[in-house]
Amino acid sequence: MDRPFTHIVDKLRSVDLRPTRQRMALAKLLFDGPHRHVTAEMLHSEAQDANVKVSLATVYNTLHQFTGAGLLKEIVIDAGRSYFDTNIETHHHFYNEDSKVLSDISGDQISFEQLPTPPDGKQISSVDVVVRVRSV
Amino acid sequence: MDRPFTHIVDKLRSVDLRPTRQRMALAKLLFDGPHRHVTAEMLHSEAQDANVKVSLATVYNTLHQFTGAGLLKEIVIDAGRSYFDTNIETHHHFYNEDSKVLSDISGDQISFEQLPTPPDGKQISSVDVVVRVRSV
DNA sequence: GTGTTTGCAAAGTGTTTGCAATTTA
DNA sequence: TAAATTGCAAACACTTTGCAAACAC
Repeated sequence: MDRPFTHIVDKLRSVDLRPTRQRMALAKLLFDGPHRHVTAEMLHSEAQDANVKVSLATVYNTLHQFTGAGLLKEIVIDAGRSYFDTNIETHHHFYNEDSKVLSDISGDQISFEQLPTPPDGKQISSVDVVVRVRSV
Repeated sequence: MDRPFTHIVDKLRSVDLRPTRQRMALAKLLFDGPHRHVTAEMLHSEAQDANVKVSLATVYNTLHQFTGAGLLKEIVIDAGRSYFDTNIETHHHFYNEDSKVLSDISGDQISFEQLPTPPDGKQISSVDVVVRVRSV
């Protein structure tokens, strides 16, 4: 057998979150494997499927804690539903308006010829690009 | 005295919406004057202030009808709240994360050096850019 | 008159909160 | 055992819906 999930424990400790059973399980679902886009509902039902007992409220709390800690990035695509992205590198998104599926556009696939100067006393915190696509 | 609001009547008729009292009043609030960003609640309380009797449900219906007709563009900035923009030209947005205020970036202030090819069988329906800013 | 639109109130969706019980360090 | 975390259920904010009454043409 493997040792326990040392890398996940470390990840949580590095952002000062206690490695509780729930956070460990959610972190494993989120970070063990390829990057993904999840909603709270999606992650909650995945946890259920994996026989992890965790409440929806805790999933919400955890997603926000992870986001605050910089482990996730929240992306706004759809009014009325929050997505969280495990890919925190600079990148953008395709949003399929027909299927509601979100996919990544790597950061270097979009480049700006120019960007506007932010209003006085402000700095740019992020530049979010959503390319909405639909069937031809 | 002016003639009645012929231009608004025409605008509504041109998109096959009957110029009812409520739609006329909301259209006047939205389109008589500079471009603006509104939520349903904002528009509803403006209507109240202007002594226009209109229900919130009708404001929602109307905003969606106007959007469907191409008179408004819905912009997604904030999960859990829908904004509608009277400016339907290609343009982008600054979103002030501190004050929650939205402002326009004209279309030509952002240009893409390249844009990704959409997945097979798909076409780009829009490219939405949100530049989030916060105090330095 | 006939089909459209409106307003209300109720229901729906996704999210947050208060707080007692549990768990972690 | 002290502080952090969890789960539940209730509350919340925003939006949509069903349907009878009112309105536009």
